[in-house]
Amino acid sequence: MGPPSPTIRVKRREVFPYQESPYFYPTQQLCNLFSPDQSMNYNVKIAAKIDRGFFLASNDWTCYRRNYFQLSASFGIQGLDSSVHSEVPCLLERNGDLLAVRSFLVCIGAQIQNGEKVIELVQHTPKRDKGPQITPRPTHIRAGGDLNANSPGSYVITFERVQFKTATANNGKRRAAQQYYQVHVDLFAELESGDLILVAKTYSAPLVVRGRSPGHYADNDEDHQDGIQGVDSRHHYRNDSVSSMSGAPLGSPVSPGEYPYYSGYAYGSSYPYQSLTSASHMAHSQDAGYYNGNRKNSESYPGSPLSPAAVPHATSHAGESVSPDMYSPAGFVGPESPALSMGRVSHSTSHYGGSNNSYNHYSSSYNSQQHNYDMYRDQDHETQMAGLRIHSPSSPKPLSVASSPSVTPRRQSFSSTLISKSTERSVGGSTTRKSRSISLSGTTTTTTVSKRPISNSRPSRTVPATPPNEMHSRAVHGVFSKDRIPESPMEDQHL
DNA sequence: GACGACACAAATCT
DNA sequence: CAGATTTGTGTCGT
Repeated sequence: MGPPSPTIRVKRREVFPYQESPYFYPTQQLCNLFSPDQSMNYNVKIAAKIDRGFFLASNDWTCYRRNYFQLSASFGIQGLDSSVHSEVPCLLERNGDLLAVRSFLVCIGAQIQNGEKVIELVQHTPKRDKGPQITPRPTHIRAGGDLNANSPGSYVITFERVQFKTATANNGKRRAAQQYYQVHVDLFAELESGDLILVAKTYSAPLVVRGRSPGHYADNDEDHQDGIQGVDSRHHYRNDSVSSMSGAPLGSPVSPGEYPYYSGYAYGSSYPYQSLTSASHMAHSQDAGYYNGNRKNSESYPGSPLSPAAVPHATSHAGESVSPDMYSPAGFVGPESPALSMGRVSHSTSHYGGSNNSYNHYSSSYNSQQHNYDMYRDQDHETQMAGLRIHSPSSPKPLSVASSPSVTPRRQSFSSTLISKSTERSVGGSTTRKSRSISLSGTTTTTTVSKRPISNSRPSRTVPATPPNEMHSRAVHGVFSKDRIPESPMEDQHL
């Protein structure tokens, strides 16, 4: 309990961003889209990426219910140069009829892995408890976004400060089967009538959501170490799975053709995209080849300058390349979700156009009983927009391009409990300093994205990623420090 | 055990 | 570099 010795606090180590975040399965297109002249049948792809909040524990993508995570999404239409047609004119086939699509929207939701049970997601403002709580809602988006590109012509929507309303059951306990959730990103087409039709969706990897403080899982994590070669819990905690564990991890076969659609890719790339996305000054790197080019497997992400690999797929052995953890959990929610239309929307008063949107209400459930979108109706626009960021050329934001190249993790705490349990809640003031001392270096590879109050286009700070080579070498040499309290703090310090 | 609240403090941002 | 914000998470009381 003593005051943390000054020396204990290890200097933050940079995080090794080679970690990925929960991957996403290939987009499931649920209805046909055609070019206005019906000469082409469009293939839609949703790109999604979860930032911050998750780490790998026992091979499961895990997060804490109370912590924030954010999800960015964009979509593209194959064969269309979205840089030119971001406002894709197209027709949607519904019950045999071809209806004009007025616009597209994306929304995120969650559900239990093997069931339809919807898991509520909530978003907060920076005020947290003090502020309002909202539910992710469908938001307008234009085609052409590229999560990994920092191109100004990218349309990416980011749902920030998202939390699961509830935790998964049986977390970490052996007694019962671990329950999993899956986040899904849905793409809707809004018809002239105002109806929202679910056009496509993509599911994330199965996720474990812990309901209690990290300290409660400490022990478990310690021994649940899986043995993914080369990866130990520590790393998990840090949220940087050395995905280089080529090959599929533990017996989770990847169904052929069902490669996870992971969004992040290799080193650092997962970092700045968000901020940069809107960098208006950035060169126009169109995502051209993105949806067109290499995509043999139908779902690969654009190659990264850093990651050789655009090798996402199964065979990726690339020794040094980071390959996603592509185990395919048994029974993940697969493609046959009811392709339906999400009910009708009422009205059509919303105004799109801007990067902002104020959606009115729509009710319906497109997945059993998805959220009741009516709830949005009463939320004022501001509230609705809180926690949501939309990147688009129309709302360029200044960008403070990176500064120091050190990606430092936000405090690492998953272990503080171990040593600071003694704390007594300060009574009168802050007398008792919780000795949260030992904060080892990294932990959650927090994708540092801007954190101020959300505004549609707020400049984000760019966090440059750690040079890949460095990270890599570390990984290779296993120089990771433990995330948890090291037996000897020094162990972590030097270095 | 899971959750909502409240509180403190570390990490970040300005 | 300091003050202001954000956000992770320890604790309590349910």
